[in-house]
Amino acid sequence: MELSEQEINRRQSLDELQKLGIDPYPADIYEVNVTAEEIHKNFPADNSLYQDISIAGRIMQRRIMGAASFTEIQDATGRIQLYFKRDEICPGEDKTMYNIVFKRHLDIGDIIGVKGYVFITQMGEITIHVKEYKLLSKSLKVLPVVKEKEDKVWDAFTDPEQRYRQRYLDLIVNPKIKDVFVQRSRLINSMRSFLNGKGYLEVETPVLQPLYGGAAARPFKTFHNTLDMTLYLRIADELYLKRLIVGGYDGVYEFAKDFRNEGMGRYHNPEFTQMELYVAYKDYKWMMDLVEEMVEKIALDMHGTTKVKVSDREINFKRPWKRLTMFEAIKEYTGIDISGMNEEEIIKVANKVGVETDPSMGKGKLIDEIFGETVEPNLIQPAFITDYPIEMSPLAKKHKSKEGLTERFEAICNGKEICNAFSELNDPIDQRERFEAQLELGKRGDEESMVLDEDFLRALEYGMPPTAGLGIGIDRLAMVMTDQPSIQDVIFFPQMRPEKKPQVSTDEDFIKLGIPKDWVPVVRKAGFKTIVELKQANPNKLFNDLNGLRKKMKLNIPALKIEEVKGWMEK
RNA sequence: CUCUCCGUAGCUCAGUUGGCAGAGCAGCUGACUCUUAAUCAGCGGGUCGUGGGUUCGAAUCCCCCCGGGGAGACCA
Repeated sequence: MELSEQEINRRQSLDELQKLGIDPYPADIYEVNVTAEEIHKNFPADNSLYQDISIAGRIMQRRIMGAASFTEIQDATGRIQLYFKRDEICPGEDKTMYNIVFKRHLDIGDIIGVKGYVFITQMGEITIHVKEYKLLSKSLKVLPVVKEKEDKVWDAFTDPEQRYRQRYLDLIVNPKIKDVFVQRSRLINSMRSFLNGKGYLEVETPVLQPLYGGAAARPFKTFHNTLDMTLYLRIADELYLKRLIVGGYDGVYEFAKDFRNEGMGRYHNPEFTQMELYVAYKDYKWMMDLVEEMVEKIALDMHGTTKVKVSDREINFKRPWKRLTMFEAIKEYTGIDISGMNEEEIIKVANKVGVETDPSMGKGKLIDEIFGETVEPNLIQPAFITDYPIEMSPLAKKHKSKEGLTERFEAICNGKEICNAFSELNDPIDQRERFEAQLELGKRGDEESMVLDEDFLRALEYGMPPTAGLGIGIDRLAMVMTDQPSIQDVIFFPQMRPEKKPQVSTDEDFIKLGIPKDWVPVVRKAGFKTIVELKQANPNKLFNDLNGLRKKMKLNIPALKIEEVKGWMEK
C-alpha cells in the first residue's frame, strides 16, 4: 500500500530508534502501579501520595517548549498529563533521550511507560513529573486528534463508517464510546447475577442446528462437510432450552447470539444477543413480575435510579408497569374494537389504519401489523401487552379463559419491543397442530413460518411441566439503558459490507520486472498500481517522470537509465 | 430492494456561474524550562470514492458502479 508522508516519517523514526538501540516493541512486562483515574481521584485530598509511580498509556497530545514538554497519555481509565524536563530525563551530557528520542521520534499514538511523581502545575493541573520513560509500542498510523475544552470539541472523529469499521480507533479517540460498552457489560452482569440469585442454571445450546425454530425468521444456511448436510445458524434457542426443562431442570437460561437473515437498520443487526429464560411450574403472569423486577434492578445497578434518560425523554422503569391486553391497546389507540372480528373485517381495519395487506397474511399477522402501526410507537414508558392471538403465537399456551388468545406478553419501551414471553405450550398434540398450521402459512408464502421439529415434539410427549419462557433482546435493552440511537452503537463490530480493496500488484511483482527495491514506492507514487498498467506506459515518459519524482522526493538512490526502464517493459 | 443525502490532505470541513485544489488540527524545520484547543515564524502534504460522458477546460454538469448515513420495505 502507498504510505502517506506522515506514515513514512513514522517508519523512519522507527529505523532511527532501532539504530539508537531502542526496541520499539519490547517484550518485557511493564509494571504499572497506578491508573490515571486513581491519581485524579486521590491526589487532591492527599498530596503526599503517588511520589513513586509507574504508569503506562498512549500519547494523545504533546506540547513541546524547548527543554520542557507537556504530554498527555491515556490509559484504560482516562488521561493524565506528563511533564518532561530535559535535564531530568538526561542528567548527564548526552541529551539524546530528550532531544532526539522524545522530541523527534515519539509521536501521538505511541504507547509509553513512565516513572516519576505526581505534582500540580502552576496552572493547577495534576501532572506526573517524569524521571524516566520507555517506549512500549511505536504507532505507525496517524491518529485523528480530537481536542476538547469545556465541553467544546474540535475535529471530532465522527464518520460512522470509519467508527464502525475501525472500532479500535473509535474507542481510542472517543472515550465516551468506551463507556457505552462498559455499561453494556454491567447490564449483562446485573442480569446474570439476578438470574443466578434465583438459582437458575446458565447453559449453552447449539448454534449450528439441523432445523431452525423458536421464532418467526429466515435463517442463515451453512454446510457441514463431514456430515454432508445443511445446517442452520440458530434464530432462537427456545426449543433446545425447553428440552432441558423436560430433562428436569427447574430454571435454565442462556445469553445467546442468534442470527436472522433479514434486513439491517437502526434496530436490526444480522447477529444479535438475546437472553432466554425458562422456568418450570410458572406462568406468564409470574414472568411479568420477574421482568419488571429484573429490569428495574438493571436500571438501578447501572444508574442508581429507575429513571433513565433516552434521547430527550425520561423513561422510568419503576414497578409496576402498565399492563394492557393487545385488543385493549389497539382500542385505546385507534378507537376500534377488533376483538370479535373475522379475517375480512380485520383486513378492512388494517387498510384503514394504513397497513398494507397481502394474501399470505393470516389473522394473527394482520393484528400484529395493526398493533405495530398504531400502538407500539406510542408506548414510551415501559408497558406490558398481553394476550396475543393464537395464530401469531405457535409456541404459547392457549389462554385459560379467552377464546382464540394465548397467554403471552411483550414488554414495550421507547416504542420498541424489548422482550417476548409466554406460558409455554406443553400439550404435544396441540403443539403438533400448531406446527402444521405454520406449515400451512408457509404454503401461503410466509417465508418466516416455522418448520416442524419432530424431536422437539417427542420431548414434549415425554411431558414438560407447565413452564414460563422469556426472550429479552440485550442489544435493544442496551440501546435504551445507554441512550444510544442505533443498534450499531451498542455492538462493537456491527455487520458491514467488506471494504473494497483497490487492485494492486505486490512489491515482489514489480521487483520481478527488474525494478530495484528502492524504486518500487516511486513507481507506485507515479500512479502505477499494477504491473499491467506499468507495461502500457511510454518508457520515455516513465523514465522522465520517475527521475523527476526522485528529485522531488529527495531520494538518495541512483538515478535510472533509460535502458533499465525499457528493460522492465520487455519482461 | 426503493427514496434521499453524503464521499475533497492522516482527521474535521470549505470550495461561488464549469476557469491555477483551500483552511484548521496533525506533520516537518526553527524559537521557547509550568503548557493545556500552548504560542510564534517558515515549509511540505491531494488519483477531489471508481469508471465513462459533455466541454477548449470538470471537485463542480450528466450516466454507471462502489461504500456509508437517514427514511421506508422486510424484520422483532
